[in-house]
Amino acid sequence: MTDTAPRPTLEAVAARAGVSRATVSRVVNGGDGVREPLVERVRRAVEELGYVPNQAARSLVTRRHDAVAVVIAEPEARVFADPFFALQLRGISKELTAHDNQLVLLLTEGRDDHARVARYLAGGHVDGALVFSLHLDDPLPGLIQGAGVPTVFGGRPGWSDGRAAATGPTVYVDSDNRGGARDAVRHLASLGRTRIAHITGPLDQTSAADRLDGYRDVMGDADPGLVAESDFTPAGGERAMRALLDRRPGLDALFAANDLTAAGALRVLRERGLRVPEDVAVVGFDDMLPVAEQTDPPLTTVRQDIEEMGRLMARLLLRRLDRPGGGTGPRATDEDGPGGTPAPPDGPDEAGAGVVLPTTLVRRTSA
Amino acid sequence: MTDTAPRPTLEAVAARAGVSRATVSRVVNGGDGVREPLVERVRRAVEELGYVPNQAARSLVTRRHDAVAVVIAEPEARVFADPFFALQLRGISKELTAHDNQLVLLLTEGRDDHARVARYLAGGHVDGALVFSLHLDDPLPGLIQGAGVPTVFGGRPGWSDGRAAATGPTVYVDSDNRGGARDAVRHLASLGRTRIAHITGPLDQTSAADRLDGYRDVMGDADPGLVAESDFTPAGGERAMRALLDRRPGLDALFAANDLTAAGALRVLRERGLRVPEDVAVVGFDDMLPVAEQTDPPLTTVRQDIEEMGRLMARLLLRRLDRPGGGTGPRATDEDGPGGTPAPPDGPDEAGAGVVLPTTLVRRTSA
DNA sequence: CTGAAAGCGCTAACAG
DNA sequence: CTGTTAGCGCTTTCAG
Repeated sequence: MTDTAPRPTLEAVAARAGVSRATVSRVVNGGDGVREPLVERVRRAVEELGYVPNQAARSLVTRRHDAVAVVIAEPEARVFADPFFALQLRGISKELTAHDNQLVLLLTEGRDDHARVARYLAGGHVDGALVFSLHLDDPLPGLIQGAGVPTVFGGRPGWSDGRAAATGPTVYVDSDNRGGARDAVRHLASLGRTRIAHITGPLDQTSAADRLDGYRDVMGDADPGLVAESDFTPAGGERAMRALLDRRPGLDALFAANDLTAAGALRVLRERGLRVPEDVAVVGFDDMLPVAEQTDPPLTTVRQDIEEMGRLMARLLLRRLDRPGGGTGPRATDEDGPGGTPAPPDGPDEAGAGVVLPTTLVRRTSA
Repeated sequence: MTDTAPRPTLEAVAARAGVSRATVSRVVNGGDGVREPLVERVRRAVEELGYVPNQAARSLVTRRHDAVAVVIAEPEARVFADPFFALQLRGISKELTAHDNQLVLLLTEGRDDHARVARYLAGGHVDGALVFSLHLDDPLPGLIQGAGVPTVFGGRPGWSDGRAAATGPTVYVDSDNRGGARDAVRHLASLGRTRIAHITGPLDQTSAADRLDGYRDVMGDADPGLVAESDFTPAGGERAMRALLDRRPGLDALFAANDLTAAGALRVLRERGLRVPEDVAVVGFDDMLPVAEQTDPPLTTVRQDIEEMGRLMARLLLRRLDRPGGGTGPRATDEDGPGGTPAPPDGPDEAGAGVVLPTTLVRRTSA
């Protein structure tokens, strides 16, 4: 039961190699400007002693942590119903790993956690943050933005960029939800469908709102009765589909805000004896493989590369961290209330530095 | 664009409160043994300055990090096809948060990453690790066990406990896969079914192997033709179901190793014109809501409380960290090869300190 | 009960 | 190119 394995220090390595601590430090950090023979000696000593640098000591002086926080704020359990975040995380993790950065995961449950997260971020434990801001009314993004930590958002945040002047531009990565939705609806139209319905996601999320906008871009002011609001879940999809069918029995196509919703809708369609795609053509959004490929019939859908979004978020953040002055400025000088006008998103404003990834329509058999 | 927000230090707080750094430190760390008036003064100073302790400096001296790593090793993308890890993570996160610990997520892709993870863990960046060891032949758990970091495994690791003497007992948390499988099969039998088939998961995972064992516990040496190996995916479930049906057209029940597999099997059953549960009764495993509730018909299945498993893992680890000597001992003195005999699981051996959570049968309409 | 002093292990000027 | 010298911000004996 021997305990306290005393890890070797720089000092020990220096002694063993017969050089100074500074030299060892240089070698350990890339070895620039150290003559070859010495580098070799030090390397060997490091090897023999099994030396591993103490990150805490290093951070104390460099003020870098080589770690970034990933904040996922989702009160409902919905997050876990689809692999969305998992894929995103995977992309983030890959990119971070490639740059020797660590991923600190902050999951929040409701408001109580907000203060905790804000404190953590403000505490300078990490060099930056990647945050998923799902809801329009979520105060968390604001808090974070005020914490003075370089941040990249996942998904277009739902606020206007009024505070940009104070905290720097809001940078985010998003899919082209609006464009993808347009493609989906146009595809349906190209099939000769005219009474194209839409089941939305929760409209307090920009992704859902943007998809609805895309639908409208193509449909103009078609019958509003063809639109039903829902919540991205299969059960919600069923409900909405039923409502739609009761209201507009003659509809001949459906654009569902995501694949899960489409799956629910498909069940209702079958249950009502409607054939897909003959009677009603259906297209989804996401191309979540386990869902889209397994529905009956397989789903035509708009694919977004979720993993790539994650990777890109990380890349953007890392780039910012490398550049000096990449911070979001100093902490708020004072407690300034929510002064900015949280205007609704009305059009593609490029105020913040947003990167929008393209989507592609994947044709299967449902449309 | 002012940068470098100079965060206040202990020193600053001390000055402001008119006390010494030591006193401030005491207050910040609980305030024991400091007289009330002083505590109050210090608290106020902390508040006014917005002081947040520098974790790096603290770790440097305490050698604690209040952070634990969660290692998820899954080469395939399968991990992300179901919400399993997400739920587990959620449970872990909750428990960790409740004890002011941070969660560092380490995702690995293939062997190349193993060294990186081992190095990270050995580097003393975290106080402990929670690792998910899915495959029998995965070398990672061994590496980790050798890194000298207190560890708790998720799922029963697939090795015998030969190395226990050197590194301490292997502690893990698992569901009662075997018992749950027994319940499932017994339920089917109680329905009067006699030709009960089983579609397994990948048998190099202990969870799948244990479920098969449970099936056998009840079925004795029934017709081996009633067992088909698969891989936990819907597509695999379809394939296996077809094979089973071709081989044993008379089967009247199915126990699928997980819900996803059951969903695939259900589709094949319908496609062959077999009614569920009239012709073939089906029970799954997991009770993954988005799956089990959405199948047609809704799935009778064995529920395991995944989130609770995560919470428990974290709790176990934290408890171990609190006790002195809770480590796994010093790093391996030398490179000792994989000497232990990785014996197959043949019975509930309590060699390692394993905690096995109960499962419950959830009746819906498929059986 | 409180303050003074001594580092924790490392990097970053600055000399040589 | 290499070594010396100062700390980074905090906790922790040890006196008082």
